Parts: sequence; structure tokens; C-alpha cells
Amino acid sequence: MRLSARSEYGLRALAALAGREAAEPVPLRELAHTEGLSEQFLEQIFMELRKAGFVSSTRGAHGGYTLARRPEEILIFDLLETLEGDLAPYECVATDQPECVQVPFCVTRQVWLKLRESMQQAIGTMTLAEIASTRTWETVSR
Amino acid sequence: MRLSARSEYGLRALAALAGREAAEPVPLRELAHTEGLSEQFLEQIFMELRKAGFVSSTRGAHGGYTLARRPEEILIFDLLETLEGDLAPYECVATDQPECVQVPFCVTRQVWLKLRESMQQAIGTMTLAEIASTRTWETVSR
DNA sequence: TGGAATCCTGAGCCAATCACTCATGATTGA
DNA sequence: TCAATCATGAGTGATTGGCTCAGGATTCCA
Ligand code: FES
Ligand code: FES
Repeated sequence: MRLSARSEYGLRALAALAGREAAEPVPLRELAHTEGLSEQFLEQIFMELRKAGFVSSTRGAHGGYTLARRPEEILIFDLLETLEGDLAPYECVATDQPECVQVPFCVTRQVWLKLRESMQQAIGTMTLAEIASTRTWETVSR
Repeated sequence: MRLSARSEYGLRALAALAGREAAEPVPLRELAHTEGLSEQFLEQIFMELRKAGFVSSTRGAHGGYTLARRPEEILIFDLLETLEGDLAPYECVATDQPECVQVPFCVTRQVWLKLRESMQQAIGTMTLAEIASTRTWETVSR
């Protein structure tokens, strides 16, 4: 019942990215270093984020990654769903159209459903801008 | 981000146990068979449940397991916490007194906390009796 | 035009965890 | 005494997580 390290790294790096006002692309090496993460692992993560449309990349010298949308428009829920694959406590409630034959009689399904709904509600309105501001505050306060 | 099979099996078996009106102990073999689970694996699970005080056991012939409390008094949240170890999306929010030095500056912590709270709220009032009634309905309806 | 800086791609690897199984002992009822 | 049950602990095979490694493709700049 743990989220993977991908989620943490992804969120942290994106928050750091959101903290930059400049529109210039930020090289991954820099992000990884300031956040203390493995550059190569972060690369994997950013590939996913790019394919999911959260960041866009610029290749070549002076290249790097940029947020593809404004931080206020990026929902933490969507991020976690891409980073985790899905945000379901049980396989059977991962998609909206489950194939489980036991659906109408299943004792546990209601539990999984309720868990999933509650998580969605909890972070369904939280934006990247919101959590990035914490980081900004850190930078400012010392 | 998945719950383990222990949780599913535990919930199902307990629900089945709650469905029995009789106060006689139910042997594990029977529970395992009717639920289609591995007897030995279920045994491990019931050991945990016993240590956590959810069921009590009777050894010897005609022995078995009984619910230690009324199903209405058993919270799904408590069950899942025992079965999973804890119900936190991230290690750092598993206990109420984390040792993470970054607490006041952490970008992600608020996300983990909110997730955990929401899960707790979602199933914090759900009881075993509640989910067991689904199973009862199944038995009755055919 | 030739690096150097970057992203891009895919494979591989090691340790941990999961979902069990196996073997054996202890307790109790008939 | 014997069979039915729980109790305990070790072992195992597959999967996953969290990376690393190796090399290629694209772009900027001197
Ligand atoms: S878990 Fe699929 S219907 Fe119960
Ligand atoms: S995860 Fe521990 S403080 Fe951020």
C-alpha cells in the first residue's frame, strides 16, 4: 500500500520546475542535482511525463524540459495516475469497466471503490501550483 | 499502489465468518474451501487477526475461529491496518510522529497526508457487518 | 563542420516483497 | 489413543521496484 518512488521523484521535480519563472528549458541534470536524485532514473520518469503531456522537451545543447501547461492547470491526481499507472487499491477497480464476474456479489468491491473515490476526491482539486508554493516558501524563507 | 491479497482474503473470510449466526467455532479448512482460498495461507492471515484481537481461536477437535467482537464493532479501517501493516501511501506518514527531517519544507508530504486522511475517513465508519450483508444477500437471493 | 550538450531508447540487474508451500509441533475432544 | 484442529517457522519461486549501463539521435555553437 505504498506509492512508488517514481511518484515522489516526479512530484518533487515537477514542483521544482514549476518554481522557475523563466520559460527556458531546464536540463534534467540540473533538476536531478538540485533535488538529489539519480539523473538516469529521473530521465525515465520524465519520458512518461512527456508522453502524458505534462512537460515538453527541447533536444540538443541548451535543451531541457519545460512545463507543458501552467502549474495551476496540472492536477496532482492526474500526475499520480500517470506516475503510478493508476490510482486504484485493487486491480478490479482500476478501470471503470471491470471484467470481474463476481461484481454484483463481491464483498470487498465496495471497499475498494470507496477507497478509490476518496483518494480521487482528496487530490482531485489539488494543483501543482499549490504544492510548488511550499517549495517556494522554503527558498524564500532562508 | 495496490493492497495485498492478504487484505482481500482477510476481508472475505471475515465477512463469511460474520455471516454465520452460530457461535460455534468455524474450522479454517471450511472457510478456506467455501471461499476458494489456500488453507495454509489463510492460516497465516488468521494468526495476525487473532493477535490483533479480531478473532479468537479454539484448538483441538471441533475447534476453529470465532469473531472476537460483534461485526458491527469491527471497523474495516482497523482490519486493513492490521492486514497491511499500515494504511499509508508513503512511509513518512505511516506513524503520527515521523522522523523525516524535511517535514516543514517537504513538497510532497501534504499530498501523502491528504491521501491518508481521505482513506481513513472513507472506511473509518464502515463496519464488517456492513460489508458482510452483501454476502448474506447473495446467499439469500438464490 | 565538428564537437559538446542535451534528450531518447532499450536492455539488464540486484534486492526486496509477495503469495504462497512445506514440515512439524502443540492442544483438545471423542 | 487418535484424529482434528490451531501454531510456528522456515523455505521458495515469481514478480516488482529502483535503479544502472550502453549507446544513439538531435540540436546549438564556435
Ligand atoms: S474484486 Fe472484482 S468484483 Fe470483487
Ligand atoms: S516525505 Fe517525509 S517529510 Fe516529505
